[in-house]
Order: sequence, then structure tokens, then C-alpha cells
Amino acid sequence: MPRITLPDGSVKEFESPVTARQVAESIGARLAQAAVGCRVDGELADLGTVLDRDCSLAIVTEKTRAGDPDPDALFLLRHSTAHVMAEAIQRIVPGAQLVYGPPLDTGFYYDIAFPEDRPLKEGDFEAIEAEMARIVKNDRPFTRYELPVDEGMAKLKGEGSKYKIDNAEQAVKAGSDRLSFYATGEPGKDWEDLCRGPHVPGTGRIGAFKVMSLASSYWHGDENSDRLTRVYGTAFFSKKDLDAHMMRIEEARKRDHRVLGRKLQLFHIDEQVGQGLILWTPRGSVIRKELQDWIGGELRKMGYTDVYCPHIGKLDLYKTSGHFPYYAESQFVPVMERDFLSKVSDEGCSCSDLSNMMGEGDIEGYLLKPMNCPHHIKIFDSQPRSYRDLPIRLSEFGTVYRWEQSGELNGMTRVRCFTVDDAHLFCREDQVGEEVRGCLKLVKIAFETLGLTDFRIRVGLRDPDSSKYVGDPAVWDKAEAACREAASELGAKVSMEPGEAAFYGPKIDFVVKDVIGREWQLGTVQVDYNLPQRFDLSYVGADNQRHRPVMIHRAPFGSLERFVGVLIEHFAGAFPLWLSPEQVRVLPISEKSNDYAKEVVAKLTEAGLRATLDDSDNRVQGKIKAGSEMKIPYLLVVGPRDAENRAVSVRAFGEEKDLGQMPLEDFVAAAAEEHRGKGKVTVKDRMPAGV
RNA sequence: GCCGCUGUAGCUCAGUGGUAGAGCGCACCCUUGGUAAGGGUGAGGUCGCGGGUUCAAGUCCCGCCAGCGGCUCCA
Repeated sequence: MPRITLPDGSVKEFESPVTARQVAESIGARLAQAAVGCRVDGELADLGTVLDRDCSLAIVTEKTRAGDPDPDALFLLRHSTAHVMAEAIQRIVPGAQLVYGPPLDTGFYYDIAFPEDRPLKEGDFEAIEAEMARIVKNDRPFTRYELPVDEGMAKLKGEGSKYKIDNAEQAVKAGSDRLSFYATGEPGKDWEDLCRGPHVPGTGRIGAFKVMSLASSYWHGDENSDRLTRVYGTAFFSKKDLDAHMMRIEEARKRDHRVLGRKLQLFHIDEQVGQGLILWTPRGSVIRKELQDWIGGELRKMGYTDVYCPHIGKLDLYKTSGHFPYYAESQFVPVMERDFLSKVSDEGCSCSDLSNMMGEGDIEGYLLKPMNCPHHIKIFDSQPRSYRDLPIRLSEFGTVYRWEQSGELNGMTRVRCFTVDDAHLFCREDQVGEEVRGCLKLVKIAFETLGLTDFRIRVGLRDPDSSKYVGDPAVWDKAEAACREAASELGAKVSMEPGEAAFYGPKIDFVVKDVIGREWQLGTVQVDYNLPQRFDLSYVGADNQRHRPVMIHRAPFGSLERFVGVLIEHFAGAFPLWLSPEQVRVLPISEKSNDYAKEVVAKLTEAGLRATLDDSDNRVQGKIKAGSEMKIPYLLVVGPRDAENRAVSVRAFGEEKDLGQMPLEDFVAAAAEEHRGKGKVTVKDRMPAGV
């Protein structure tokens, strides 16, 4: 006698076990028609699930009752489409062995092992999609059946699929006492797959799908294991939704900082200079310099002092800090002294000997610095320190070098040389809380000024069961409490993540969501008990005893390269006035107005604005098009009508129409104010009424 | 680093065994104009690099370099 509670709280009682589909039918034919699955006690399940005891049931349809697309419905759809794609691929490439095919937020993939002599190519997509379309058109039902473990294993062994056997073994290990299979159609007759489900009722529900791309993966993510081909696809209930998805991808591509970086001439990567090495062009450098000057000003207010350090240091320094040879693989190969090289070569040292010595850290030379902290520590340690001197806050836009794997490099966001807006704070234990709070405040100001208001905070705490952490547990407790408290004071989403601390101390990471919803880890604040110990740092306390200072590493932007890369995408290249490489471009209507236009440019430049003149022989329309494509905040059209009134006709980026005429002096004042105030008040706010 | 794809003019791309192309950009000329491209002419390429096959290679094969999509990694 199952009693079934529906989402509205009503209860339906049945004489005997029923399927979710039957319940849906009892509610209404249209609901049953629209149903793609259900949630039984909150758990996503097939529509054909038999309900034989009391439970809560929600019927899943394409859209939630509020009218939004239901993520569960898409999950079912994509999981099902993965089966259809796998069937199509196996038909086209006999011998292809299926591994694992889960749904994703934006689609799904299927990892497949292809025969060596028949890899999958992008050219196969058309045939796969055609085959998929056929399967969808047949509207075959997804039919679940279960077997006891031994029978199911016997079946899989008979089919000889080592990957599916492995999946089944994992399921058993996780506690399953039965194995479930899904036939796309009739079991024993149609294509089927070991799968825990659930699925939509039939292939006919798949409204629109697309095979997207190929990638490679490893079995179990292990690079020493089998190499698999990952086939990505996506599916939606309607063609319209798929089209919208493709549009979004296209939009994201237009925002891509690598595409915009070229188009807007912000940075350049040159083959001959090297992979992952960013050349900041004049335009990009404006953005970087504005950011540096601004954050530098904030730091001065907060009691930081600037330091400058070389880009290299002796290997011994990094042996003390622990970076070498432990992280040797992610560093550039050390720079060796001539004398050292000739000495070891005289001793008969071979290349492989040298390589081994390097692995052991047993060589002499210099390292391109992978981090700034050791240099800053040496500055701290260059003179005796009293407790009265603390905290000492040393800041530097410090350039570091890391040997990222070539496949990891990506535009400005993953590079081999980058500049950290770094600082190291040396303080007493009792000052940690306040210093951390100060760092967080700075990060918050930075993000909010740039409109990166959607961010969350991850507080990495130590794993209480692990012994890998340095320092006194009681001190850790205090530092963790300080981080936790400071983070929660910020009023953003905070998550505590035990086990995510660095081995040397707890850390706070800022994860920013950009305007298209992608998350980026940018700013970070880390408490460090390790390096002060390794370098035996001390200060003299009020008790005239030596005490160990605590270090805080912090970088609100992270790296300038990554930060600017993210900003390019965040603003889609349309930077706010104060960051714009070219803030105002003056467009004379014809040559006759060139003189006045030059005067306008001069006035703007005098006011500290970055202004240029477009005196090409294009017509105004052409100049506007060109200026708009460069995403310049203000285009000033000037013709005889403006010259006569000593005025300018203002066109702001993103506005469909021009804002109208404004006296030149007023525009200069308003733009200068917008620049200084970082956009708090804009020129538009100062336009005469009626705009 | 691994797998797959790609590499042709400054940019975006067409050309798949037989004399290197287009659009945009650039230069010059005409046009002197009022809010997202007026018209014309022209310059510009060892087809990523190195080998090979062929009477003939941008095109086919091999190696390398770089970019892209992933995987793995990220102090």
C-alpha cells in the first residue's frame, strides 16, 4: 500500500506497487507526457521506477514549476544522449570499447578506447550525428534491467570489456549487490550498456544534440594507464536551446582574452621569445601600470614599504627555503657558474651525472626565482628587529619564473614568467589576526573597485588527522581562528576546507566569478610558520628574549598576467575609463575640423587623459566603426558646429546613440573626474539634462 | 609532459599533386563628409621549420617547433 507524497504536500495512496509513470498519469495526461524522470525521496530515478513503499515523489519535466530549465532533466537527457552517441560510435567503429560516459554541466562526454588502427577523427562526427539522429528518430525506450552481481559479471566477462568489468567491480566495492544495465530498446536485442542510470524514457525525447570535440584522457586519470579518447557532446530538449548554447560559446570566444588581446593590441606572445612569456605592448602596459599605481597607493596608506630584488638568487637560498630541489621540476633549470661546470667536467662528470646531481640538489649555481619570499626574508633579516618594529610589510611587484608544462600554458592565465603583486608581512603572533584582516580588506577593496563583486572565499584549514604540518598545533588553532573570523567578517560566501591548508599554514583564497560565470582563483592570503623557522628569523621581544615572527604572504591580484587576462574577459575588452589604454578619440568630421580636433586632443592630454586623434580620410561613420571596435570609452565627433561653440559631440562606448553636444571644458572636467574617481561619476552623469 | 586537431599576407580564412587567393587592415589617389565602413589603385607570402616521395609538393610521408581542445600537474 504505498503512500506517495507529492511536492505540493498532497498524498496519494495506491493498492499495489506502481511506477512513477503511473503516478504521473494519475495526476494528469499532460504531466505524464512531459515527464522525463522523477525524484524518489529526492533521488533522481527513471520514470519506470517501481514504488512499492511510502515515499515522496516529484515528477521531473523539462522545466521546473517556476518555468526554469530543470538541471535534473538536462542531466537525464545528456546521460541518455551519451548512450545514443556511444551506440552510434560503436556502430561506426567496431571494436571501440566504452569506458565511462557521464553528463556534465554543459553536456556530456564518453571515454572510449579505440582500436589502434582506427582512431576517431573529427571527420567522423557527421556520420556519428547521422547515426544518432536515426536512433533518436526510432524513439527506442531506455529499458533498465538488473542482474545479481555474479550473473552481471559473467555477462560482462563474456563481452570481454575490461573497462566495464572494472566499472562493475567499483560499483560492487561501493556496496552494490546488483548490477544494472540499460538497453536502448529491447534487452538482448538492441544495444545496451552497464549503467546505473537513470535515463529519460526514450530516445525520442532527445530534441537536439551535437558532437562537440575530441580530447584525450587516461584511464582512472593515471598517465601510466591506458590512453582513452574523450568524445564531448551536448544535448538539449529543443533546437532553440542548442542554438542558444552555441551562441553562448561563440560569445565566450569573443571574450577570450587571447582573441581580444590580439585585436586590442594588449599583449603579444612571440615564438622566438618563448612559450608562456608575455610581452606587454604599450596598450596592455597602460592597464598594468594603472593597476600597479593604484594598488601601490593603497599599500602606502596601509603602511607597506616598497622593496626591489633581483630576479635570481643562489641555489643555496632555495635549499634553505625548501624550494630546491623539491620543486625543481617546476623551475627553470638552474644557471650554473662557469667554474662549477668546468670543475665537474674535469672530474669526468657526464651529462647524466649532472642531471642526477641536479635531482639531488647537489649543484652550485643560481636559480631564476620561483617565489619572492626568500629575498624578502633576507631583507627582513638584514638587521636586528625589535617587537616594536613589527609588523614589517615589504611589498614588491616581484617577477617569478616557473617551468609550467607546455600543455598547460594558456594565454596570460598560465605562463612561465609572471609578476606577483606580492608582499610579505612579518609580525608577532598576537598580530596575525589584525594583519590577516588588513590583507582581506585590501583584496575586497580591489575586487569591488573593479566590479568583481561575485566572489567566494575558501579558507584552507589543516587536516586534523595529518602530521604533515609544521608548527605548534596551539598556534595553528589561533591562526585558523583568526582566518576564519576575518573571512566571515567580509560578508561574502565563505567555505571552510579542512585539509586544504598549505603545509606551512592556513590560507584564504579568493575565487572570483566573472560575468559569464567562470570561476578564477586570484587573490590569496597565507599564514606561514615554516619559512621563519627555516631561515631562523627572530625579533627581540619586550622580555628581551628572541622570538620567532610569523609571516603572511598575500597577493590581492595573484599575478598581474592572470589578473589582466581575467579582467579582459570580465570587461570583454571594454575597460572602464581609468584602465582604458585609449580613453578618448577625437574624430574630426573632415579635414576642415582637424585644427580644432587637435586642440581638443591637446586639452584632454593636458588634463592627464589618454587622447588620440583620428585624422584618417575616413568619413565619420568609418571612424566611429573603427573606434567602437577598439572599445574606446569616448569618441568625440567634432565638426564646424562644435568648433563654433567650443563644444564636442560625445559618443560613449556601449551607447547606441550619441549623448549629444557638451562644452569642451565641461567634457574635459567630467572625463578627468571619471578617471580619478575610477568611474564613480561618469561623463554621462554630467551631461546636460535630457540625455 | 601525454593524446587529438591546427599552422597559407599584419588579422580572419579559402585553396588537397600542375603558374599562390579573398575580405579586413596598410600605402597612395579621388571624395570634404554629422554618428557602426563612400570609391579607386597598389604594396605585401621561402605556404611554421627541416628532411623525404614525385617529372612536379602549400597539397602526400617522416621529424621538429608553435597554437588550440582536453588529460595530468599547479608551492
